[in-house]
Amino acid sequence: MTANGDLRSRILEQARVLLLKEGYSAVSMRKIAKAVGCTPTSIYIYFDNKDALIHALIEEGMELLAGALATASAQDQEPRARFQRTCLAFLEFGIQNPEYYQIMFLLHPEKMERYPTDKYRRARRNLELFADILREVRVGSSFDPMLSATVLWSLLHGAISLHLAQRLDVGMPASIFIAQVVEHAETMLLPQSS
Amino acid sequence: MTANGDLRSRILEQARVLLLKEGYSAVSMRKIAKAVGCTPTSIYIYFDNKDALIHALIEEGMELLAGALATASAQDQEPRARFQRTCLAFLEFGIQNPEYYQIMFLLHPEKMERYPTDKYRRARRNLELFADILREVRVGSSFDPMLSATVLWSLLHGAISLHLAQRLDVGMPASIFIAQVVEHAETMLLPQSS
DNA sequence: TTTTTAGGTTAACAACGTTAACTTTACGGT
DNA sequence: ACCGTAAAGTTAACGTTGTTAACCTAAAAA
Repeated sequence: MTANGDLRSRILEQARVLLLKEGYSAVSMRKIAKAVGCTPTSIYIYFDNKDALIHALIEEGMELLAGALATASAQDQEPRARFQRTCLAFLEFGIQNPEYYQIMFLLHPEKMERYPTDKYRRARRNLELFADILREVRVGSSFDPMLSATVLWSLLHGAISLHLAQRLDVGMPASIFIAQVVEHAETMLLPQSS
Repeated sequence: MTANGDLRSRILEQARVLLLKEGYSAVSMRKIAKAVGCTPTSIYIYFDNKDALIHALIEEGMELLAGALATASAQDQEPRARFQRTCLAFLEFGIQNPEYYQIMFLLHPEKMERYPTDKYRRARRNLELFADILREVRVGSSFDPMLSATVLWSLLHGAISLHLAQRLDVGMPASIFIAQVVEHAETMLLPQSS
């Protein structure tokens, strides 16, 4: 009855609020419905099931990440600095948006319906951004940029995962760790200099 | 009534069977009880809760992983070959034991009670193994072996995660990918040569 | 004015982790 | 031999969860 926007967007909004305030495990159809002021059944008018709703939130997160990476990679002209900044942007996105990162990359296909192929393209574009940056830095080299970008993605994703799962040594400050990750990424993928 | 072993070990056994045959989401107290032939309540005689039961399975997995890493790192005397083989062993453990890997490293502390500190030591010992291998290879270098080992762990863990979550390009064969991961790990951490 | 349809609700189903209360079995002390 | 106690297991229930069938209601179309 609260005519504030159509129900669909209000559902999405409260789902996001719930996710960010109380974490993914608190995002239940019933809690969303209660927050919105409708019944759980109503949600199924606008979303096929819970996975479809989460996929909508994942898209929000992908948008956020794409924005962060775009501004980071546009800031510098110098390729090496651009590489560093873009890696850092990815790491910081994960660390500062743990709930988004969780549903985007940490939820398993066993529990989660496969991310739809058409939306999969956006995730792939982030990978291509990294590949482009690598191409700039290693002109003329005979190497597979997409393959190297995937390895880089593995490193960044692994670092974020371990940090978010609190599996890292408690004695190791996060700032030092992520700095070290970027440094190793450089020696792994960039031509040696100075 | 089936006097085959005490109930506790039979519970653990069926939990493992269920995990490996149908995946983590199929591991429920009720299904375990049905497979064992007792009531769900009986499980609580031997395990505080579901998390405690899963932690027992995690220990099994840690044992398996430690064994795989130990035999891999013992096989070669040449440091560089040892490094390669140990990295590969970790990657292959994750790929060939996805269910164990999931409960060991992919389950989140939000849903999962924190892995007890005393058992945490075993996980740390694996990290120390990698640190030792790095020390052998970079004698005299002034670098932090544990920090570098953690970065290496991030790379390997990220690669396994993305593979298990089926987030990698379908056109990229797993064997090529993991070979590339090991190669990048080398250039990242080992002194340059031939 | 009647009929269709979109939007929403009520009530229920099956599955989940967990707990209180009860029973049954076996053993130790007197 | 008897009593008491404690261990091992069960029955029944509570409060969750995602999801669905059946119903209602109001507005638009015929």
